[in-house]
Amino acid sequence: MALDEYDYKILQILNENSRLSYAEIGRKISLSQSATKERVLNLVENGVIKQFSVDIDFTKLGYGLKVVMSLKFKNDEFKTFLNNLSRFPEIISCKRITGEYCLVAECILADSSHLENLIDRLIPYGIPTTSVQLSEVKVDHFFKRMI
Amino acid sequence: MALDEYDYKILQILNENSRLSYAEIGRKISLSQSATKERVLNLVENGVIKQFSVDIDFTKLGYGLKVVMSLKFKNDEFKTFLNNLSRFPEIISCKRITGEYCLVAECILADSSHLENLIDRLIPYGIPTTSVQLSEVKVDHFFKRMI
DNA sequence: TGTGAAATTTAATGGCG
DNA sequence: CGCCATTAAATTTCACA
Repeated sequence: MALDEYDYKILQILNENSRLSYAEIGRKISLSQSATKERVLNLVENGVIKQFSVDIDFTKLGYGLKVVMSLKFKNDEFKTFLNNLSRFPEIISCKRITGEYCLVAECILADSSHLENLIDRLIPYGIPTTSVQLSEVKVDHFFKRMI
Repeated sequence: MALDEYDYKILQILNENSRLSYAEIGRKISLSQSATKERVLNLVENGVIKQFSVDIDFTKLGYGLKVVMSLKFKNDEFKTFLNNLSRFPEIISCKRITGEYCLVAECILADSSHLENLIDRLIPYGIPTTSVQLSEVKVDHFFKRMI
C-alpha cells in the first residue's frame, strides 16, 4: 500500500485522538467525510492501523508501580512462558529481543508486595531482572517528521 | 475517583476498539447512550483515560526495524537528552528506570544503516545498548482480571 | 446517576465527475 | 479517488425521576 500525505496526516490525527469523527478529520485535512472514511478504512484493511486503542493511567486504578522486567530463560522455557502468559495479568506487553535478555515485559503492579508475588511466579520460568519505571515520555513527533 | 464495574467494562471495551460509539458501548454493558457517554467523559476528565490512540504497524510504513535501546548517561547528560528528544523522531517512547541503565527507548527504524545513524547521534549524550525487537505480544487480559 | 425524547450532527450508501 | 446527496444512526442537550 502506497501512502500519501493525506494518509500520514490521518495517522497523525488519529494518533492524537482516535475518537474523532470522519467529518472532523476531514475538516482538518480538507477532505470530504466519505473520502476520509474510505482512507481510514483502507488503512485498517491493509493493516497499517492495527487497533484503535486507549492510553490508561494505571495509577488512577490503584496500580502505582510500573516495572520493566527483563527475563532470561533456560533452554526453550520461554515458549512455555509465552503459552502461560494468561497467568500473568500484570504483564501488558511482552517483547522478544536480541541480546543478553530474551524478553522484556511491561508490568502493572499495585505495590512492592505485588511485585514480590509476581517475581515468585516468574522464577520457575527464568531469571527476572526488575527495573522500576520512574517516568515515561510518549513522543508523537514521529509522524510530523515522516511527512 | 471510585470506579465501578461499568467503568472497568468501558475501559476494556475502549481498549479493544476506542472508536466504538457510545450507543454501541452502551449496548454491550446494558446502559443508555447518555449514561455511557457521561461515564467515558468522566474517565477522561479524571485522567484515567489519558488518550484515545491508535496502534500502527510501522513495518507497513517502511520501517522494518524496531529496537529497544538502553541508555547510560554521564552526569546529568540525560536531562539534556530529554530536552533534545525532538531531534530523535525515531524514538516513540522513552522510559526512565532504575537499575543499570537510566533510560529505555523504543525506536522505529527503516534499516540497519538508519540504526547506525541513530547510534551516532546518541553517542554524544551517552552509551546506547541496542536490542533488536523480534516480536511483540500485546496482552489485553489486564482488565478482564481486574474486574 | 440514570432514562427518554427532540434537535443537530455523523455515518453509510450510491451515483457521478 | 473524490464529491455530493440521501437515508439511517448516533450525538447532544435537556427535562425529569
